[in-house]
Amino acid sequence: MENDSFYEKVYWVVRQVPAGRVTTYGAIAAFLGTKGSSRVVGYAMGASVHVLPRVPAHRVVNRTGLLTGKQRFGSPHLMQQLLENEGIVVEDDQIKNFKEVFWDPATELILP
DNA sequence: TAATTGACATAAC
DNA sequence: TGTTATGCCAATT
Repeated sequence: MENDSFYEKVYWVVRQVPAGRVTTYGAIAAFLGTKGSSRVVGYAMGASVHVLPRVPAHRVVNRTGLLTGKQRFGSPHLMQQLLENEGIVVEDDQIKNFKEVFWDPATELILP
C-alpha cells in the first residue's frame, strides 16, 4: 500500500544485506533512527511477502540469532535452507556463527 | 479516538 | 545466571 512508509526503509536495508550475512531487527531499527521500533521492523517483514521485489527476510533474525519469524515464510525449513544455502550455519533455528555472519547496516552499509 | 498487538530489546529482580 | 517486567514505534482492530 504505502510506498513511502516506514516499511520501505526497512525493505531497502534488508535488500542491501549481502548473501551469506544476516542482520537483526534492532540493527535495522537503530539504523533507521528509531531504535525502539525493532518490533515494527519484524512487522514490516511480515508484510514483505506482499512486496516486490521479494525481500530476503530470511537474513533478518532477532538479536539472539534465532529464526523467530521462520513461520512467516510459509515453510519453516525453507528459511533455514536458504540461510544454509548461503553458507550460514544454522542449527535448530539458531545461527551458530551468528557473530561471524552478522551484518550491521550502520557499519558495513554505505549510503549512496 | 483509544486501546491492543507484535518475526524485539533492554533493564531489573 | 535465568526469568520476569517494562519500553519502544508503528500498525491493526
